[in-house]
Amino acid sequence: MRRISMYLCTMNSIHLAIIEDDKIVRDSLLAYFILKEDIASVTTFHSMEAFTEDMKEHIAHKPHIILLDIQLPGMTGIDGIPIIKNILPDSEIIMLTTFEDSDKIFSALCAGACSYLSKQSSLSLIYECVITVKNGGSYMSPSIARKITRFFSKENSVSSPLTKRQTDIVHGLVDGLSYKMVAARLDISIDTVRTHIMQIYRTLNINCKGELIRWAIENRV
Amino acid sequence: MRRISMYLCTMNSIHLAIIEDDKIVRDSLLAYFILKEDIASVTTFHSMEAFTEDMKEHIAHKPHIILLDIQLPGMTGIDGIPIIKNILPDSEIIMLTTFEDSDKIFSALCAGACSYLSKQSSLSLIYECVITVKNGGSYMSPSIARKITRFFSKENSVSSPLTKRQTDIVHGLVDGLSYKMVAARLDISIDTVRTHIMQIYRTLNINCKGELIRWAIENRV
DNA sequence: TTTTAACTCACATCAAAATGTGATTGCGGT
DNA sequence: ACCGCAATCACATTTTGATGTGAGTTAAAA
Repeated sequence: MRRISMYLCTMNSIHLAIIEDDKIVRDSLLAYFILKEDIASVTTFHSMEAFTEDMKEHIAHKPHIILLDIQLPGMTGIDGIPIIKNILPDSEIIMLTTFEDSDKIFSALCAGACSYLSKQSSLSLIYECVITVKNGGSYMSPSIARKITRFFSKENSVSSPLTKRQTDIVHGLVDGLSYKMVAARLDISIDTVRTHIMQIYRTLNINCKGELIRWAIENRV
Repeated sequence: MRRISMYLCTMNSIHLAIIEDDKIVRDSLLAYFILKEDIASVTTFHSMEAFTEDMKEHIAHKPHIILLDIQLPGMTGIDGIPIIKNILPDSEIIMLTTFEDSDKIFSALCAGACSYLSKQSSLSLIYECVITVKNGGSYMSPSIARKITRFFSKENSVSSPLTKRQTDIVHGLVDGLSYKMVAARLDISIDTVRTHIMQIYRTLNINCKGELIRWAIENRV
């Protein structure tokens, strides 16, 4: 662990922590950030373990923002997020990593990271991101942001294999209705509802209402 | 509708469309973008209707990127997204609006917008966004991006009101198991499963398995 | 120590869902 | 004209789910 502080804390002084195993990257980030006026201190760690140990000792010294790598010796950065959030609930976590798999991105965001930067990013862009986060915002590298918007987009959701009427019935079930209520809503016989549902089960290869509701929600039908 | 073209198309020449009802904003965007070298043409519209009408006539002239306002006379920008995507499946849509409600953001992204900019953004930032999108990326204003990451974060999901065992049972049901199968998985009596489920229903104020599964999925329990 | 909450199990009853078999109607395409 | 598919309805059976009532155990909290 290495801590360098500029003791001329201004209004917006930021205490920064960097958890990164690559010494070259770590040192270049340190050298860059320590010269910035609104960065009050920079503390670097080579692993999650080193970070948590230091936090136990110097709990008073709370970083505002943490730059976190994913690939680390020992615990991964993603597994480290809940631990950081636990000991520092008010700190913001910026992922800084070479990984751009959707899996890792969503895992990190779900765990509580607020930004996700490619390691390709320039130092000045990383700095911009830190400032953005300090101001309550969030920044994603363009390619990362694209994966996130694609997640929301319906384009990647395959077209439903169900017919119009089958979809009507599924909507009823998702709304918590019984067969009888679905029949009433669609103004058809309960036996018709049964027939449709049997056909739906065959089409989707499932065998109970629960799985159907799950399928419908997860596929946004 | 007003179309201005620079007929010195370079490799990365971008055809831009702007759908924006405020004439001042529209014209300032037009004036700004038309001077940019890599913007081959800029076409402006005051409404979705004007846009679709023009597309019917000049279907050959396909914009690559569309800057889209939400508040428009007639059809809203959000309702317009699927229409644009329908006639121009390969165009990218950048929302440019004053609205920062989570609802509108997620509606737009779900409908297929790839970026979402605050109207507060500077012209140069909007330009940066256009270039980013042209390069296959995506950009969000910091405050927008923050709302999106907050959506993923578990922090805003309230702590489960269910006990450990109740959660085990819910997981079983979400996995599509029957009471009997849940009992087998947890190695308890089916009557115990029943008792737990009744208690869960009381706690969550629901009254059937379907609603429980939906609750579990939507609350990521 | 008493009490509370979580977890466990049993018995009983009625409603709902799953599964099967069979049939009619109407529309769009060969 | 014929075929297939979507949609409709009926009847029957078995399994599963929903609801109630009652009660024992354990571990932690008051």
